[in-house]
Amino acid sequence: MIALCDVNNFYVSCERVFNPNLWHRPVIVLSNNDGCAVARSDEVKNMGVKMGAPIHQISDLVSHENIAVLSSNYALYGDMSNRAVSIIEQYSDDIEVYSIDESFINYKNFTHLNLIQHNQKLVKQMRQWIGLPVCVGIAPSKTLAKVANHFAKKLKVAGNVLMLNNPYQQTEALKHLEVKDIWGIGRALSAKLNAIGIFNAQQLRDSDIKNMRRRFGVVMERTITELRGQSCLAFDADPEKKKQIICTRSFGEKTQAYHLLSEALAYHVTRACVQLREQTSVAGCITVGIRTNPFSQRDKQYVQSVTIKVPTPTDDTRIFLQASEQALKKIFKQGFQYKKVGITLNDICDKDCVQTDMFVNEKPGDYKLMNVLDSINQRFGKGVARFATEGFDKQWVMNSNKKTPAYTTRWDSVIQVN
DNA sequence: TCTGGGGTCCTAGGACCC
DNA sequence: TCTGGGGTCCTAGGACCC
Repeated sequence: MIALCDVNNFYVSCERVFNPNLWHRPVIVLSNNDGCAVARSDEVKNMGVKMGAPIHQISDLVSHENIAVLSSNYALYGDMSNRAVSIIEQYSDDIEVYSIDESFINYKNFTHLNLIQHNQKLVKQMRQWIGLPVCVGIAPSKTLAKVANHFAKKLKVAGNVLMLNNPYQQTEALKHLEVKDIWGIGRALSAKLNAIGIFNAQQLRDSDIKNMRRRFGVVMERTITELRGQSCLAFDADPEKKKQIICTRSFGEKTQAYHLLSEALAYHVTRACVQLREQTSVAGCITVGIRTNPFSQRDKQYVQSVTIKVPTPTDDTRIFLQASEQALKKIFKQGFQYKKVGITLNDICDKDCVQTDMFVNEKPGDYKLMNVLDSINQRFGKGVARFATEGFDKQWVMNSNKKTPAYTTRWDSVIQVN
């Protein structure tokens, strides 16, 4: 059996741990730049606020219902996530951390255990130790575990644990699950499925699998197989290194100034290269993209990106800074109100299997210097030693006006009890 | 006025090889 | 009239996830 352990309304729940005033109040956590609602408490969901709703479109509701609105605080969520994982690890040594708030737990050889009780204990411990409410769904495949988790939450089952281990229960659950709520079936596919008369998960499970594969491809075939209780998605306890690294941010305010784009760009390149070195990889090319605000009716629109290959794959920030500056010069045009700049590192491979250039006698980068830079910043704090091209006043920085303190990761933000 | 930021996988089609 | 059969690699775009 496979379990899926998922924190309810994760960002909101993290905020509630540290602020009892939010316990009985509807809460929204915003996306970066304070734009959209990306986490909602149950109360807010019940008011009909959709995932990703632009906050300015619901400002009346916010004040009328006294909804608490917070900026996202990733330092806090990341740390709480690590704590949650370390608790889950006590319950099986085979877990796959699937996202910031979800982990799959492999109970392959746990036949001697009562899995429901085992996971109820997990739920309790999670609440007691770190204050997070979680639900667990258990089933023979990942996709069914997702279904079980869905109903554990929706039906508010006792102990927050639901197991779907016999065909009758599975059929009952699938019958009541819309096709769009199946893991792996998004907007486009559910529209197509509806068009051919498939509306719920039971209908999908019982459809002609060969025919479905022909029409929709192998992903659909796998989903159906999983719905039938045959596990065919790999359990990945040790995730691969990233194949691309993306760093992008919207600006707090739009700008026409080249030097602000350039500074923000340098900042993103620096962050990406740190990530690259953390996983001991090198990258072969960088894509730089800029854009105006696509939602603006009045501004002239401009979107452009360009990719630059470096001579030899590297993890040296300086090489990518040069390349990105070169790229920005190519695509920058005067007279537009820019809203966003970002980069992607691609052609990533392991550092010790770099294919060097036969004709360019050039070292792929000064690893020592970068290592020193990283260790200084690790010891004394992010950005203590940095490239001057990042600028000094960060005028482009995103809005984050309602952020709570980093309660668990900064000494001066630890809550005091007087 | 105000609308996020990451990621992965699959497929079709083009270009090429023998 | 009639023009093979087998491959690989790459890329862009689409679909999905959180």
